[in-house]
Amino acid sequence: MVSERTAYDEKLESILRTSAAIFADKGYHQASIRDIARATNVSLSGLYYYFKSKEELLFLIQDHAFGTLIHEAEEMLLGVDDPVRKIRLLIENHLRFFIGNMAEMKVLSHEAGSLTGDFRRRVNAKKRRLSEIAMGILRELRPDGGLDLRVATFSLFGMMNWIYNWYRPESDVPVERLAADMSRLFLGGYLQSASQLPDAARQAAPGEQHPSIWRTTAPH
Amino acid sequence: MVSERTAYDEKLESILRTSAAIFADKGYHQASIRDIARATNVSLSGLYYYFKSKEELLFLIQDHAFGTLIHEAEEMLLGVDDPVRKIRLLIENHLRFFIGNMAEMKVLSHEAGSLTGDFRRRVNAKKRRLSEIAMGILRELRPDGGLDLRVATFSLFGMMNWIYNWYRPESDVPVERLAADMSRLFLGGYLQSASQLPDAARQAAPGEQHPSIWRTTAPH
Amino acid sequence: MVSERTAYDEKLESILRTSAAIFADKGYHQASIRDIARATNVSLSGLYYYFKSKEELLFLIQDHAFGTLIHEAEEMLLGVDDPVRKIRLLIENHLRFFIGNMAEMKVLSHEAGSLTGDFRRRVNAKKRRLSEIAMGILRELRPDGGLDLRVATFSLFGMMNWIYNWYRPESDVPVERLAADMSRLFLGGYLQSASQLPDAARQAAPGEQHPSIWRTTAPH
Amino acid sequence: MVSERTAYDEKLESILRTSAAIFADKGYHQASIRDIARATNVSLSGLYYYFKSKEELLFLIQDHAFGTLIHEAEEMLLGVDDPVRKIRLLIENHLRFFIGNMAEMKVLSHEAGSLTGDFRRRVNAKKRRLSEIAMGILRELRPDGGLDLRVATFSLFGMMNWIYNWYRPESDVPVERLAADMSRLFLGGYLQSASQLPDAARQAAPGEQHPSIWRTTAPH
DNA sequence: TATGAATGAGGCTTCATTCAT
DNA sequence: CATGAATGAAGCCTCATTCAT
Repeated sequence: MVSERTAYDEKLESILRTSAAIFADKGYHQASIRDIARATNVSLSGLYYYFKSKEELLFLIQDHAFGTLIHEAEEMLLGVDDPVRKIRLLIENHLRFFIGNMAEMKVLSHEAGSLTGDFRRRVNAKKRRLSEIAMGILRELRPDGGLDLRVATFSLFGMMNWIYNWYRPESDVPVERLAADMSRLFLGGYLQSASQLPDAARQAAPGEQHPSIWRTTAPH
Repeated sequence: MVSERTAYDEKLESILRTSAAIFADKGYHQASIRDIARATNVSLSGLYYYFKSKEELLFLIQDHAFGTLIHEAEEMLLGVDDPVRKIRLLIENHLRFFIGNMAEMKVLSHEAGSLTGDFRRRVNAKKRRLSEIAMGILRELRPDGGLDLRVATFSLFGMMNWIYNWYRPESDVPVERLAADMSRLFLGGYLQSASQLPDAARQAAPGEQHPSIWRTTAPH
Repeated sequence: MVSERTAYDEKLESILRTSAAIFADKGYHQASIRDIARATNVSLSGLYYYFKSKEELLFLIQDHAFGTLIHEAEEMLLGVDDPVRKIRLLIENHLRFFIGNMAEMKVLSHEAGSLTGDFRRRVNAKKRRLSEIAMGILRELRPDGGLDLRVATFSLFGMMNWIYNWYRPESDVPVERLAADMSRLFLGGYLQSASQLPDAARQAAPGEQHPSIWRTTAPH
Repeated sequence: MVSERTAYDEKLESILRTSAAIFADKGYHQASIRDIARATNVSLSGLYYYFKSKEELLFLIQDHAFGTLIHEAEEMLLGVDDPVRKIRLLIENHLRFFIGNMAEMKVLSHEAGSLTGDFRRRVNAKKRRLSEIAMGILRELRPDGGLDLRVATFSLFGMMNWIYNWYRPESDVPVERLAADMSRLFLGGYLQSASQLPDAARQAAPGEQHPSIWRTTAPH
């Protein structure tokens, strides 16, 4: 039996989509419910039929988007064994989703801290699930653990999540190429044993050369 | 003769530092000038002796921090020839600065879009300068251009700038290690020729498997 | 079919009326929106449902009042031919309106310069229309042009518009008499040929007697 | 013995002059003490050496200007007997002063209501003195009292004081002509016996033609 | 005399949200 | 389902004024 998509559902989703675009554009806190009313052609008070508060609206967007993202990831990984292929698929999935839903992606990446209380907890749970999937694959890839696992995982997510800051679909490479490049970038480094690196890259940069200057201004 | 650091300068910088911490904590738009007044022990109106508007305050923080970051980077690269060593130093500089100034870093990374007009232009100019430095080095590293240069550059910055989302100094690896790991990660992939990659990583992921589902709304 | 007067319209007009009284009393800039909220029994924010800014409120008052004034004037002059009678009617119309709407009148006369930008332009356009009506009549009255037309026109308006500075309905002459007196005053002078004036009035006052003392600062 | 003009006096007067220009331009309440500090090149706090409050500054300007105006008027009328000539001189004096000191004039005419308490009382006293001089002359001119004396007097002042709203020295007639025209205008009407007026000007305008429309909006 | 630094009071406006209809 | 009208809270900023130096 198939779940019905009622008129209510459709309107809610249309509101979520429009709101995501607005939140992406102006930022969650800058965007006013009035902005959303205007863009959706729903009256100010009419919106509250679909969500109980602005924060819930943000939650719905994030939860919905994250849910989709994870769902797709899990489905895609089903039955794949080769960890290299797995991480490759995860990256492609992530980027494809992000670029196909740039507004939602930006809201996801940028408005993480705008949720509080239970809303935040629930989104964080999903986030953790996703990073655990990734970490699991990375562990499979190098059981010996050449690099710190958290560093590797979040470097990967950093690379990917950051794209909302620079990627422009009209002028940058297409998603396939983006995914291929990032995969090569990440896997090349991650799979490599330390001995394969050129000398200068292996040797530690001299931290002692950095004196007190590292505080923005004089430290005391 | 050295330029004097007046009491005014010192107080302004102390205000900038405190404000950066608050903006980092609550976000620029959530933070109220009252919050800053409270934290700095200056009266609400007294603050306006040091900046003309909340936005100028944000600008001063970003401009100051970016200025320092770039200045250090340029000084550090002076006289270095080996491009591998150069990029290594750039990474270490960046991360060391970010971790030494986590509040400023977060404001830099997260509040890029909160500036408008001329303020935004001026900070963007600095940002561009930094990425051009990086791009220049990456070009030196691989004149043949294995990867798209923008993808490579911003992947690197994404890795680094994202850390404010996950890095905790108490429990994560120290900066030196962080810098070493990220350098390896990036250089390993970036310097590698395509032929060195394992099979599964080289082969394109099957984009055709991703149907229309990529819109946020669909999956039920 | 007549355009409906909705509850919204009525409330807006009541707000305009009350606000005009407050602006007349304390001056536009001295009056606070809080004053208006108090006097109208509408909450501070509730007022903004009826106008977008304090300046728009002032504009609405002026525009509404000026519109009425001009409308009445034009209607009243319809079908009147004798220019003497015309100017007589214009004066009576003006004074009657002003005294019947002392608050609006004062706001009109006194807060001309408090409007800026487009608001100002639009009110000025109406103002110009009114003075052109007057000028037209004055030209008819003396095609030979005994007096400078601008001087005559604005002297007349000066006489009339100034009344908010001194006229008190309880103790001064009633409007009819006021209009009659001002009409006589103005027409007597305006229609008279120079030769009818007493000698001393015709002869120029000796300007040479006024030396440099005319700067404010000088005198003893 | 002559009263010395100390450096203090000179600076005060320069401040008054500059302030008058600013008050004339932006209005008393819009102008900030900071504006005045900027324009006078005196520090904000430095100004308070010359006046105790912004209101006192306004008072000083008005009192000084009115004092000069009346002083000149009285001196000029000394020894003049013919009332026609007297009023002629008064008008010329008034207009010449106003046009020679447009800023002060505007402050005088426009900011009458911005003074409170004793400041206001003292300026009002001067104002009354001036209108009594004028009324006295008008009484001499027509002992029979053809027109209401207050109406005549304040019509005259209205004509004259209103000029700050329209007179532009570059394009309008010169002061001498202005004074001549206004004198003719006023005296022509004021001296004339009712019987000399054209029929239509004498006959009352039909007040009954003005129905309820005279309230800006429906009255209740 | 003169000023740099500071402040309390108050101004306009916007916001998320509610409620009667 | 939907909305017009309304509101309390809060936000940013400016102002006249002061005071130690």
